Amino acid sequence: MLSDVMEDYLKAIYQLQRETDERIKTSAIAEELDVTSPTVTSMLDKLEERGFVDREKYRGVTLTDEGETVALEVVRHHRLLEAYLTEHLDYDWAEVHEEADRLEHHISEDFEARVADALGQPTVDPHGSPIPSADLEPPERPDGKSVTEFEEGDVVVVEEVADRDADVLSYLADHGVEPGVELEIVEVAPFGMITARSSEHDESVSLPDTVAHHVRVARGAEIEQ
Amino acid sequence: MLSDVMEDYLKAIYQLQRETDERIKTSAIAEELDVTSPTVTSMLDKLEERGFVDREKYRGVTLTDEGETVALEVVRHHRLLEAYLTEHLDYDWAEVHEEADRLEHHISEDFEARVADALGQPTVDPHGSPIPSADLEPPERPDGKSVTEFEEGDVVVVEEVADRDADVLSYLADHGVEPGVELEIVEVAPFGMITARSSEHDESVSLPDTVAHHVRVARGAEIEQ
DNA sequence: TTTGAGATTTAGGGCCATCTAACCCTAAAT
DNA sequence: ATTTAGGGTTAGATGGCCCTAAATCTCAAA
Repeated sequence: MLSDVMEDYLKAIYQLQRETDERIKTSAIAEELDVTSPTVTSMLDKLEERGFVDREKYRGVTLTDEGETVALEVVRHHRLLEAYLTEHLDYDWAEVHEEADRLEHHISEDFEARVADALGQPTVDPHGSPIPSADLEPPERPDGKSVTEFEEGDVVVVEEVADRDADVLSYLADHGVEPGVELEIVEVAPFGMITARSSEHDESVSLPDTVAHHVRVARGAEIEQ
Repeated sequence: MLSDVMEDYLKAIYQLQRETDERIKTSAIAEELDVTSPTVTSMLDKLEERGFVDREKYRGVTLTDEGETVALEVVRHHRLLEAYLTEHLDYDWAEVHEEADRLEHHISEDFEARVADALGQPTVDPHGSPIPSADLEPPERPDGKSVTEFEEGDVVVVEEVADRDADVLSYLADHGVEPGVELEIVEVAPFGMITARSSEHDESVSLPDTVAHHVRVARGAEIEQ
């Protein structure tokens, strides 16, 4: 009824929408999915015709409610799988993303339900990202902010580390940047790189802005303004 | 590198080859995969070109060694998944086939290995079918025979119930026809239907020949000739 | 030995998701 | 108000997998 690829586009648009508040541009989707922009344009035609996106030519798209529901379903599958793989199949935090990406389109509702049961209906995946509920109601925005919005001296608690790519996640995991960990921001370099110290590991990590952008944190307890 | 669909064709050819000893005909593959024969012909062209099948035009195909290796990999995935789903996700014997069919093409080698570990390197799936080993060496033919080759009065032990379709499997499970169960053949009707009594359930089952053909059994202990 | 029923292949077309090349629109800078 | 750089869309092609219709082959029966 709805191809894997279409699901991928809807999921990509959903995730880009979580970050910007603006209409999502063709080029952003193209980059996210690693295809060319004409390919995106023609897919947007189809998605619009099917009622999954609202479109203004030359000005990008937003998801309709139906589009968002589909995206939430895919995201739910993805995050449940990530949680299941780490909890029951001994996968490492950093490795689960690709496996989940391949499986998310191919599991039944029954499988989804059984996995959720086995995990006790979790609400957060191993990267700290919220798992959409089974009714697929749009969750509200998490109130964490990107670590890039803080300054030298701030103490923050990691809430979520977006699951983009295994190498980056491995690096972060190796240096103790995981959901729940407290970080003190040591330096913000002029070109955007952030250096932080983890309270647990007595070591500091440097995060180029592209990486830092995907680390969401809440203000920590120690330095309350 | 090799599409899901190609894998499906190789798996289908493999499974048909287990049953016949002869070259596999276009029409048999078409029926197995529910596509038309011209579709099969053109896929066979591609598979031949890629070296996965030996072909004689108008006379069917056989798998090459490489083709068989691919098929064994897919079958291994399928049967490991079936075993995992029944053991760890509470699936019923009869339900696992379709789920495994969708997932078998989308799991990594890593996933395969972890599932095999979690199950303790099983050699048989829940339907009694052998799971190809990780090295993908062709297993020898099982020596069980189809229940259709026995006669009234024979006592047999079920070894394998092919996992074709959920409804049939449910019926069999409901009537106690499962791997390991002993059956006494009560009647062989002239049109091929077999009626048997399970020692455990004190009940008899009737199996039309199309169903019976997929129940493999070994001669039982009680009436030794 | 011929023939014809039934199976197989060839021919030609469609849909999907992708690409490159060429054209067009938008918005910011002058 | 004009220009222009950059991104978006259109046009046209490709490869994968499927189809129907037509041509061709095989094999067993007459």
